[in-house]
Amino acid sequence: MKNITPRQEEILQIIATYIEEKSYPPSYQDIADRLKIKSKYAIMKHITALVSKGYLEKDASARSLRIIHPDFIPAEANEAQIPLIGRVAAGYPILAGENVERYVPIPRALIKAEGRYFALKVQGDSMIDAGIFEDDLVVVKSSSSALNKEIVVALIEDEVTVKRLIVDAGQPYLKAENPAYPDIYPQGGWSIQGKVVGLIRELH
Amino acid sequence: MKNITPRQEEILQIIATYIEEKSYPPSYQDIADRLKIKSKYAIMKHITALVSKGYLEKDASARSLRIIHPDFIPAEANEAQIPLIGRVAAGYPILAGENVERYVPIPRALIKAEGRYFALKVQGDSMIDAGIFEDDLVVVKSSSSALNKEIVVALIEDEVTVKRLIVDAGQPYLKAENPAYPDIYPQGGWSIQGKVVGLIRELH
DNA sequence: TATATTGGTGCACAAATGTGCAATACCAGG
DNA sequence: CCTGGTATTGCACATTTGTGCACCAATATA
Repeated sequence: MKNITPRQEEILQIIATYIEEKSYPPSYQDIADRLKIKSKYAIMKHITALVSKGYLEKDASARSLRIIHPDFIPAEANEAQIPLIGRVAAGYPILAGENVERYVPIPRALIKAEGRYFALKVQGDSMIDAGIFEDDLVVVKSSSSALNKEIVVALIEDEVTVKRLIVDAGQPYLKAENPAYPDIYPQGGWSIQGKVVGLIRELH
Repeated sequence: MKNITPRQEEILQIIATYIEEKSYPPSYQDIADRLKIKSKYAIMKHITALVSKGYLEKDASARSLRIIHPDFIPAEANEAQIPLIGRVAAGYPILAGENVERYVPIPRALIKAEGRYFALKVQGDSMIDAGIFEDDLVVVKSSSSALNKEIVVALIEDEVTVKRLIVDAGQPYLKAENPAYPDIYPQGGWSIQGKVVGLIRELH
């Protein structure tokens, strides 16, 4: 998919925000108003460019814009789009664009509190006693700290892992919810990336 | 909320369908076309009625309809609305309107195949070894049969239960995924209501 | 029969909306 | 300095769209 100019990206964002607010798409005039410019025609040219670049679709009728590009699809009334983190590139923060595989829609019920969220596909069976299975999708609220016994996503030596955080008298450690796995007492650099707040499983 | 006439319900449905197809609301003319009538004004009167009855909202601009009533909210691009089954009234089929507590949005990823779906809040811990905990929301595909080892929702003497179906040589039975619970060999009237195809958990 | 409710037609009109053209401004690169 | 790409303006114009009115038709109800 071709590159777009900063102005065009701005317009895509305005369209998405407008739809989130009103639940129907803006007219060219509406977009011009939000950009504080006076020309519908300028908007039209940007829209035309976005359509031909495959970011947008439109019909002949009024307010018929439809966003195609996944990165700009508006969060709908009952759902939010959060980034699904794929392979984590060494050295990058977990939420860096480089790590985003795609965006996935999540029911708003799972993300009540303000904050940044991301999703992660669970690998391995180290948390089965907590009801977290391989290939489950966990919804994570971004945070650099957590409380005792909360289930967290941690980054240990550029490896992402889901475990239960234990903070008692001694050194904090990460506990698997599966007797077959040992507790992890992180040695070198490690960090908490967030708390697991939800889970979505797809049975086949 | 006040009652609406059959014609008004028809129009609400047309609006919802139109939005699902095009992802933007119809004009009065569009609605008139689908009803095969020629009058925009007739549509306008119905819309006005629906607004005053609280089923619909509209702004002053073109194509600014917004459905308020939960039963008619259009399934959005990435999600579907499925009924959450509350207490099950004796004698009613599980999907009867009487049993619907409310509608909940579910990511489309969980409901790929055609069919009727419903959601159920899990009670008890009889399925914890299958990673299904109390208060989890299970997404169920309506079906009156199921295969061996599938997790099903069954109705036994007007009681709803989630268990694993076992069909081997002998009589089919329902197996809990928790050693503390015995297998269930249904005696009297019982029926399979659907297969569990997904699960959503909210951690606090 | 009279009357209210609901639904539809045809026409008119103003405002919203998309489209098109010519001209200007800005900025980076040659 | 010139040139090309991007962005904006102002104006004009045809359609779409919502709104309003007078009137008709079918149906149920008093």
